[in-house]
Amino acid sequence: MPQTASAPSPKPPTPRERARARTIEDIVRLGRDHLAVHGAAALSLRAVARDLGVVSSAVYRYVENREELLTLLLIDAYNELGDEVDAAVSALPAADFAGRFSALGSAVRRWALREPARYGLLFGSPVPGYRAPAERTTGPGTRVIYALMALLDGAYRAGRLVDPGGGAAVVPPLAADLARIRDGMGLAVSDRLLARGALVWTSLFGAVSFEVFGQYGAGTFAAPDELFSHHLAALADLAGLCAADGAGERPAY
Amino acid sequence: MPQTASAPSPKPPTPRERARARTIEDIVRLGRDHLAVHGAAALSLRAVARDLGVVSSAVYRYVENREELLTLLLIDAYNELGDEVDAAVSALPAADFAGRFSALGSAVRRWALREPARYGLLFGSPVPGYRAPAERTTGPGTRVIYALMALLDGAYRAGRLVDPGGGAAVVPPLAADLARIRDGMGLAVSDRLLARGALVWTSLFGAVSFEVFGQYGAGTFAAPDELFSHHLAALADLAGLCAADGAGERPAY
DNA sequence: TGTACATCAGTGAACGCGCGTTCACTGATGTAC
DNA sequence: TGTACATCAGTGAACGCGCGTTCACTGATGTAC
Repeated sequence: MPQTASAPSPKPPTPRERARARTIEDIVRLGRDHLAVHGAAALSLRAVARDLGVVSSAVYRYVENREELLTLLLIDAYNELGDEVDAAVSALPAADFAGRFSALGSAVRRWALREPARYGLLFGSPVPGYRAPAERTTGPGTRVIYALMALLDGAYRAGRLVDPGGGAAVVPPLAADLARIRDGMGLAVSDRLLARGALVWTSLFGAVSFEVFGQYGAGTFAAPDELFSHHLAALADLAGLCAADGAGERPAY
Repeated sequence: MPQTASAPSPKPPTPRERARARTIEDIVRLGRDHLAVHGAAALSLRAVARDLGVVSSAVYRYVENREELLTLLLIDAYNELGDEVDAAVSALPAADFAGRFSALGSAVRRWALREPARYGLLFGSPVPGYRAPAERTTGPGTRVIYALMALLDGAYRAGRLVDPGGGAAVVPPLAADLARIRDGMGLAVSDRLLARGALVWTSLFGAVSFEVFGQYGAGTFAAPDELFSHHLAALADLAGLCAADGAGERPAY
């Protein structure tokens, strides 16, 4: 979890500071476990305190309240997902756009299947009564879509993202939204391809959510890996990514 | 909510039976409201009893326990969604496949935006500690996918669903799953088109979930209707539906 | 190096709250003869 | 039509539980002179 510190203290941390940091890490880790078993809505400071071997009021030394712990867990999960996606993508040559796309999708799915409760916290129904503080969570929360867009934009600039045709024209109000996004992210892709990218993004998470949340009936798909692989290939097509061109095999998850 | 009763009692219901049925309806309705405000994890029999104006133990006359109420709410929500989708689809001529597809997607989205908490119960993170009884929920729970598949299969039989090419071949383990599904649902569509249909299904719910659960950053899309409309057109393409052919305009949501 | 003080981690009791579920009960509504 | 009985709806008290959060406190760890 490389957390780019804002570095306000040039001095090395004192033993006390290090102990404190470790305890906060422990709290987040225990909260993670608790989340996995009982779900976000049932996340309880008292339970975390119990697991930490400490009286319930003690955790208030480290965490302002329950909301704060939820926020920490949210950021932690977003960053772990972001790190794994980044690692998977950059393990392939920059020019292998199709391979990188597949790696991105597979990394999301792999993390989601390994961490279903944390995935649910990020992409499932909102936790009742909790609103994530945008100023702290949007950064980590946008890492995957940034990675995807960077990938597609790179392919576009390399002439390897072609409008597949079909679909509908982009109407003006939508074009305005897309222009704002393109400027904000410094992209070059066309409106139509940008819209396709957004659809591919939501579709990827739709496929993952159905699998993780058990929306496919039990036993409907005995070969979920192959299903997802097939979906990824179709989504690459939908995005406009040109098919494999010798730059590397797509790793089937 | 036309609930095809299993009709074991030929006699008309006694006043007592009618009062009882009305009370159960009230309980489900109040549970629905409670769900909307506090989320599924916080659904409470005591709260429902309070709203019903009755002492907490009284609801146990009507509902075995909390799980049972959740199941009732699940079935109720699935059926309302299914009814609205069926109504929207059958409002258009059977031969207007593209129009019906668009109507189906728009109906799902409309219901989800109107009933975010119930949508979350059906398609969000699973409620911790609760497992839906398959024998009671799979029927209502599969109405949308059945409607979608019936639509696509109808288009296929009419020669109006064409494989768009691209993507990948269907590998044997996946083909086995698809064959089972095709037989189970009495379909005719090819493997590739069936797989596309499944992707379109998950993608539709992915797009709706992102919007309902607020995954798009606040203010990212000022024109969500147009975005969804655009996505629907792209998904129709992905499914292999031939473009509009005079059979009717697509109703933009 | 030693002492006085400040900081901090953790304790334990308490506040008020809501929950699911059980149980013996009171009355009212229906049914059988 | 009238009476005796069974069924059912709803009551009220209780069980044991967990929760978030506050507060005055004890000791240990650090810091300043």
